[in-house]
Amino acid sequence: MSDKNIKLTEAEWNVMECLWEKSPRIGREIVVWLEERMGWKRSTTLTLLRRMEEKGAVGGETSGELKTFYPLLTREQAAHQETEDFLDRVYKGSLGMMLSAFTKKQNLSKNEIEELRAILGEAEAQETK
Amino acid sequence: MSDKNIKLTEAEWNVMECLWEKSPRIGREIVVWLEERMGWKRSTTLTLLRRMEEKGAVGGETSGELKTFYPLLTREQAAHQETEDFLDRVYKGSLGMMLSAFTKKQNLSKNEIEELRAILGEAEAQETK
DNA sequence: ATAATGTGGTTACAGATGTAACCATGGAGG
DNA sequence: CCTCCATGGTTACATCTGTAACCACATTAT
Repeated sequence: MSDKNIKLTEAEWNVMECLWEKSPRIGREIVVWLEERMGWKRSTTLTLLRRMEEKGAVGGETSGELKTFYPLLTREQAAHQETEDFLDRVYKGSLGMMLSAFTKKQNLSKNEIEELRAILGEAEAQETK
Repeated sequence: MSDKNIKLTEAEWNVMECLWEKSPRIGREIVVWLEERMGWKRSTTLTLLRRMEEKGAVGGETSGELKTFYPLLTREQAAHQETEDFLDRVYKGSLGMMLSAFTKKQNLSKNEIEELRAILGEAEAQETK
């Protein structure tokens, strides 16, 4: 509910990714999921889950035998937090500086540029002020 | 010269920031600089410098008495690396997704949007293909 | 000559992170 | 009943990070 400044580590992002894809999920499901794409051992995943539960990033519900886990922050919340930190650290908080640097490195295709324009258009439409 | 995947930590970014602002710089200068804005103790800075030298992020030149330090990567290189990691982790590598999410959270001012448009314009002009 | 300084280096240590082995418990099969 | 397996939990440990005390050496002021 509240988006406390929960900071996810690299590894934790993967766990969240799994839970965002679908949740709640039972432990085993998560273990398998992460074993397949990350090659993690069972206990690795379980440990991560525990830590994240402590952190308040995921919640756990033990109904009967099994335990299900679910995310306590949305992808949007996590991304938002991460984006702020990133922009501050690398581009002094400036989105423009970021975009500028980015386009200078990888030149975007015409389509990509159009896509970005479209997004800006929407943003403009939604202007509050 | 080469942009090996050198990953800077939060703290290290500050050291680089100092060296990017001006370099080469003698140890003391860096110490003072970081003491002022970060409140770091002398040894903290010196340790960071040593680690970064090992990492290959900064170089050191001992001419006579004093030793000067200078960055071995440009701000652009570092930012580029960081940006890639960030986009991959948080937005599956999609700049569009990033921009979209961003604008949905903080609505940009008209000026900011214009600025971004301008940047896109430049990018377009510079199209290679 | 000797103590105080300034300069850079080395060691230390707590907390975070990635990764995993090992532990405990309740059922499923024999 | 007794063993084995699935399920989740706990402990462990090497690295990495942030932060700093402490060390050694040359130069300067007394």
